[in-house]
Amino acid sequence: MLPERNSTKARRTRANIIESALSLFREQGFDQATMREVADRAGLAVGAAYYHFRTKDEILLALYESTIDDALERARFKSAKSADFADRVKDTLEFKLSLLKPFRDFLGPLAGHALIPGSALSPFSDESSEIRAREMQLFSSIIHGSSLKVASEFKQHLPRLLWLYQMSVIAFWLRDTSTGQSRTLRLISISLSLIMKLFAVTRVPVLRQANGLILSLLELTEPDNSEKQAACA
Amino acid sequence: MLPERNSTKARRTRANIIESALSLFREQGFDQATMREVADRAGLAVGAAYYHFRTKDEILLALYESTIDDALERARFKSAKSADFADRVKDTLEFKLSLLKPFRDFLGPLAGHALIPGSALSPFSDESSEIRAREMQLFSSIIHGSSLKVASEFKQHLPRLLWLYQMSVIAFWLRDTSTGQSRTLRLISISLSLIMKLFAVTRVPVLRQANGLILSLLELTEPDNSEKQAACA
DNA sequence: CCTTAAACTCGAACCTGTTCAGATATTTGC
DNA sequence: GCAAATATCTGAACAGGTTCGAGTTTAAGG
Repeated sequence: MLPERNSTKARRTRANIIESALSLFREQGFDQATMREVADRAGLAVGAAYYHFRTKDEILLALYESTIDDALERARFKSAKSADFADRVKDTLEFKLSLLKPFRDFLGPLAGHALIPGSALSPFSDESSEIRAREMQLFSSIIHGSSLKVASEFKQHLPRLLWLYQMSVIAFWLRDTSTGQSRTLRLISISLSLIMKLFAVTRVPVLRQANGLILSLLELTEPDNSEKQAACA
Repeated sequence: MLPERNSTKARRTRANIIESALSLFREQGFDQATMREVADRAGLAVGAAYYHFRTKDEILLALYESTIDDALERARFKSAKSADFADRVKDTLEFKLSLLKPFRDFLGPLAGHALIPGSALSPFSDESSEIRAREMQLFSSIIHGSSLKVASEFKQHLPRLLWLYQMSVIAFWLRDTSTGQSRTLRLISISLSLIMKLFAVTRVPVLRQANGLILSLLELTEPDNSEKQAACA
């Protein structure tokens, strides 16, 4: 891990670099902008940038984090308007997308890391666990504040599921070339209707036989229990 | 686009490069192996390698393609053993994963391109449409040779859906750290059971009301109808 | 054969992310 | 205020993917 970097100066320099990076990324895209340019615009040498950020990607991650950070609070407020689960999720997702919109053009390269197993930038990685936890927390509050009815055994998995759903929506949105990404908005509203129907179905007695399957699928995809066997040895 | 490169010599050189790359990637991993080494081992200068392949990643793609190519035929044969749809899909997926296994460690970088919108290496891109079409064709033959019963309006979407399912399985497999990726095998069998149940449900009269939703979701995610509006103008 | 254009190959040079051995600034202990 | 310790910064050097102008080989036509 990097040293503290918590002094006022370090924080200011970091902010300075992030700001320069943001404007450059906006102007030229993530790939085109070079670290030398970022450092130049911040009035620093490359080495200084690498003193505060391990990699170029990490600057992008910090950028994302600083944007999403206060956004989470606003999203929580925004979603509280209705008690209907689907409405709340819809509001939240649309709000998040509107926040991400300015970055859409250079978020693509970042998304590429999602599937690369070792990447620190993957939303599944340890490095981004903090921000992931914060996002899931938002979904938790959305669930608990709503009037959602779903088979009780699924409750504990819902935040992660919702987060996964959000990631899929974002992945679709990044590749959505329709004007204003209107297609994504339709995707959200249709898929949410379906999800609600699915939730309803899990409570129908005749169909509950499938719940066991769903549950084992959920447990199978849980990230942290891969060492359970190792611990027994 | 690159020129023809279809002469005997070009084909031989390409094969030569691919072979060198494969052995090097196996020995050192994709990232560690340098283009200079690949070229050296093939008895060429770097420039020659770049005459035949636009990028390092493209060599990996060619590698993947040459592996998957004859595999598709064998997979078709393999899946024909049973008439049960789920069994056929399961056999095919497991067979494909067994083929990909030797590449698993260095397939990550390739997967990374999947989500990057403009990437030529994305499995969604125009450039890889040929291999995608061939894979979907396999799924078509799996469907048509089986005793699958599903609401008729979904039939036309099944190959693409199955292909998407395959991609998800592979994405999971790439990040699956359980010994022998046993977890992925369980994922396949559980998710297939669920999918079969879902198929059954689409034919239950009371629940058919959801079919319209599903159908519009399927059409929304179709890749080629993004220009329909533009064509009207 | 010889000519010539196209296909192919070469390898030095380029570009850009990253590192590192030292400056320079800032803080801390006294 | 001062010296040691620590934090911050510098810019040259490195590494590896990629480009490119200049050769060399091959194929076709005469």
